[in-house]
Amino acid sequence: MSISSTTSAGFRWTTSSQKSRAIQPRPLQNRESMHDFFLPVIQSALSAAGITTEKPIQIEQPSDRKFGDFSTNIALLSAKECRKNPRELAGEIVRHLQFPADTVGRIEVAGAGFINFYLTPAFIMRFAEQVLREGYDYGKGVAGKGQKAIVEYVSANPTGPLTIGRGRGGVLGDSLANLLETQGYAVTREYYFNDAGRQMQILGESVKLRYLEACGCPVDFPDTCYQGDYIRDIAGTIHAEHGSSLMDSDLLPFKNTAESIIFTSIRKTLKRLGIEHDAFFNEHTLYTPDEGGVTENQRVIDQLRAQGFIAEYDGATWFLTTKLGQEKDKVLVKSSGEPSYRLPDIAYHITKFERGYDMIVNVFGADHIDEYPDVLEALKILGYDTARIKVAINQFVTTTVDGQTVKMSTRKGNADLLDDLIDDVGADATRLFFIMRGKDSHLNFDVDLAKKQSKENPVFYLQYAHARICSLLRLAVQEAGFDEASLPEAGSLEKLTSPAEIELGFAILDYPDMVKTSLRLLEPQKMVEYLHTLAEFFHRFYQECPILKAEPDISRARLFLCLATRQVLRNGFRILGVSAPESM
RNA sequence: GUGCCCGUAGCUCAAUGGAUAGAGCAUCAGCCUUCUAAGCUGAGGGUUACUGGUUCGAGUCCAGUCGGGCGCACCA
Repeated sequence: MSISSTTSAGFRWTTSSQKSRAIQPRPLQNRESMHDFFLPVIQSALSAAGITTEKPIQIEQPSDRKFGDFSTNIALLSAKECRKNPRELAGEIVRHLQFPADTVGRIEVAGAGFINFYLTPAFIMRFAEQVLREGYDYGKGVAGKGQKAIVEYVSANPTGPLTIGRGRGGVLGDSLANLLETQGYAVTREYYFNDAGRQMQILGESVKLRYLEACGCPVDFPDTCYQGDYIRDIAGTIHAEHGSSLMDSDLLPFKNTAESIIFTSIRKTLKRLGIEHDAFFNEHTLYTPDEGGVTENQRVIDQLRAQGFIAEYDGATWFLTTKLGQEKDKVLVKSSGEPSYRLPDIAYHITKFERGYDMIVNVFGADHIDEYPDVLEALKILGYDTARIKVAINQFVTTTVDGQTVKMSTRKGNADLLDDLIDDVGADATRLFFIMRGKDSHLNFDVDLAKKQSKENPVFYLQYAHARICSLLRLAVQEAGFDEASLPEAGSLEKLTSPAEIELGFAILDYPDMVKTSLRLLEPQKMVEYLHTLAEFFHRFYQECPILKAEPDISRARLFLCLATRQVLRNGFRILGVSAPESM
């Protein structure tokens, strides 16, 4: 369970530990989180006090630190059960609490019966030392160790360049994948697409019409076709290469060329945001018969039929969701003989199970909200453990340009392109804007605001903290011969006791729990907020405490606190996919 | 009509059922001969859309009402 002492962290830091006056490994506790630090102690206190309760022991951080660094409401929760006054009960529990030495300094009963814990400064500062030992391993956990996870995101069919709206899911998915990796999961980032459907036919048509136009033929370009300029560009490319020789060709070469060009551009755009998928799953493989001549789609039908959930009527094949309490059955195979999108979707998810994923995360937009329950129902009927599937739905993005709210449509070609946005505000601001709001909130992307390279842009606040530390350390190295790779003497950070220092130390202590919470809620946004708090405490510390100008011992300790802060910022930035500039 | 999401400060948004509802931006007042002022300190700004309910405790959970978004195809 320990992430602090004998894990891989120890190996990673062996080199620097050896050449410096290494602090002795001084594990805090074998713990996964502060919750796990408090839990056993409180449990023992309860049993020592003869209190039995069904209620869960909750460890929370009070909104105001004057109510303690951590607190528990167990006395409030269990008072009724125990038929005792909550405060009295709390007092009994407190009398039996036994924490390890020099961890919890003060315990008090407050309010209606809260038990508040105050950590000792030394305990808090030991986390900063831990950060320095562990580096990028600080905040990692083992919940996913030995497990495989797949995160499916973006999954746009190659019908056009990525729009701003698509970016939200892309960044959300990518950050979730990063979060999963911190907890030890082996993560596959997958992109699911279909280059065979109706939309792709329309794409081929659109390109061909523009091509004919380029050849000088008058064409009537219907508004069912893709209106965007990129269609003309692609047609122009084809015309430049083939002249008018394809005028009598069918749609295929147009479709194929368009697909290839568009897919390349999509991947290029994603890469600018640091998003690179490990796997591209073509839906069409589910339509391809295996050696026995059976497709994955067919297998789904057969298996659902065996369970009594398939019927044919009106010329189509139906998934009998009415048997599950829904209002209507759902078409799986159209009367044309083609599967509807639901069928391959079910088959696709079966492959995720068959490929052995323990954790399956799907990221998609609110327009798919009605689809996934059917998929889950089907999987359940077929005996798959749908608890492994986590669905992260992000609400839509509207953009505000010149104060006007714009609704976007790829078909109409009026959508703002993700590429243009990245050109304007850079990859960091783009990523941060997408995840600085909860995924359930409708995101109002104010393009004008995002374009401003000013302090209004939240990314600068975070990055500035990092750049400031780097600048400071450059000076420390140059002028005081400070060794960035060295580690502090054990306990040397305990000299730092001012409020600003303790607050900063506490924020550092909080990081591992924040990572876990963020993943549990599938909300990278929590990390943005956390990092903002961390940066805020750092800026305050920087303002109040002279670092290079303090007396040597203190100066050195503060430099290590800076180093620890920088490391935590870096770890957090890495999850969010935001860069850590050395200077600004 | 119906399913899901949302409604919190002027604006954009936070707040695992907890204690006095918080940030940023904007507004106002201070802080740079001193480690990066893209920073810090302070002030003002709220009937958490509305009405009931659940309980020690509700912005949070439940019911209803109002308002906005997205779905509700033999499109994906």
